[in-house]
Amino acid sequence: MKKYLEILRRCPLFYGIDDDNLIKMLTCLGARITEFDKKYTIFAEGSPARHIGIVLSGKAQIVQVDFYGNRSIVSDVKPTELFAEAFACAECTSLPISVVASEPCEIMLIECSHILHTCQNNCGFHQALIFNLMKDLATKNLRFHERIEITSKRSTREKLLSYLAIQAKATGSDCFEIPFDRQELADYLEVDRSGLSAEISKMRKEGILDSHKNRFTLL
Amino acid sequence: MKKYLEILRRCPLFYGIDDDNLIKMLTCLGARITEFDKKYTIFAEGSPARHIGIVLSGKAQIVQVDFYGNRSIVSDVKPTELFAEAFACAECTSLPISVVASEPCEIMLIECSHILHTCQNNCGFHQALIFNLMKDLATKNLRFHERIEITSKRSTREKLLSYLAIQAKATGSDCFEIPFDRQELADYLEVDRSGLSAEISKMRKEGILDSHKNRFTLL
DNA sequence: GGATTTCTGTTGAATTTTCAACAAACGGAG
DNA sequence: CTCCGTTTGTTGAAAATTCAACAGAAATCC
Repeated sequence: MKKYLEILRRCPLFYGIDDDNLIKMLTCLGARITEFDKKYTIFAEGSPARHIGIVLSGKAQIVQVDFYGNRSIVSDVKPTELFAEAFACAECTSLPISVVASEPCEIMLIECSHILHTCQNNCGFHQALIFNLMKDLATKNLRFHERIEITSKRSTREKLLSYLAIQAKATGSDCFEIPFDRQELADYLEVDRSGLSAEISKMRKEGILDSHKNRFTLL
Repeated sequence: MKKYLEILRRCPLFYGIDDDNLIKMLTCLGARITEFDKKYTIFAEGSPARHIGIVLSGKAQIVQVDFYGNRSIVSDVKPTELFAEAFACAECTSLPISVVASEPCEIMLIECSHILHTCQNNCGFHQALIFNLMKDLATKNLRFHERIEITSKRSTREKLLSYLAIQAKATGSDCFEIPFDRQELADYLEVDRSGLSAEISKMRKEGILDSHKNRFTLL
């Protein structure tokens, strides 16, 4: 576990907890670590929602696939970040989404009931963890509002501009990389990929932005 | 306050708290009640996000209005339900949404810091409230996933059908009322109102559904 | 290094949505 | 009951998105 301390320290679930306690706690919680290759499914839609995931390395995506096979990407998850915590905390019977490794990654899994319900050891960490979970869930709600702001736009161009503006603001620079390739960006913005490509070209010609691969510059 | 006990008991923030403690707690938290006429703004976008709201009677809507004045309805809030809790808990500096009374309503406002930070009286309720807030935020996250499932659909018809299917499931019946008029439903589904009306007529003719005003029946 | 697979950009046709304008239906106020 | 403002349904034209198909670029795998 020590190998991952650097990451876990920055995980929102463990804010304010010092290293010694963190290690003890992980044992008490029965945390375990699993590796996944690129494109592998970490959690499948419909499976039970008992575990909270933490990305230790690599990247993952929260994905919804509808009846006809249309994919929509709900969010991407980076190291230190949690996933599936909302479903576990709300005691969902089954997951309405899938979690997929978009890069090879190492994932820590913790059974949520171990966090929410005090253990026999009567260790005092649960209150802190619940507070941290609450903060994390509140922050995730903000992300959803951002996404709604983006996807509520009616045109491909407006969606893209909203998304890029938010990325620029988050980065603190007009030049930044996005965590999606073209198809993924289209599935996040809920638009057609070829239409998105066309729109990007058009905007480049109009001098609104520049892009090479995943790197965008707002002009 | 006693007048509202019936409602407050069923408020997710106060689950598991008995009436006597609830009354004491409300005083300690400095809860206050305000009335709003239909169409009045309860919280304005950009204003500080210090308070959690609870609907005691009437109805409210969470609304985003973009630069061009296009409205999008994020959710509706009914009696016993909370609003703006995510922004307050995440300690947002300013609200990215507005909350508007869609009917005349009575609203209880609680300063969130009073919940999150233990008071001088050292009353033991904060842990319970934080746990309840955590549950509530997790449940709200589920709602967002539902909304994404709806709005990620590309056509008006599919969006409407997804929405109606979810309502039918929630009601437990194929005949139910929705909390929106046509314009509001369009602003929730992120589609054009006239196109939505046309689609509903078409689906009625095709025998897929029936509708009078806000009451829909799936066939 | 070469072959193969994946990703990206381009295009035109088909489909849908949006927009604007109007008329009918509805509901509330006086 | 009538008037008036609001909501809903209808329509056709304009605009945008989606879809399918393809070619070039880039990345991956032996």
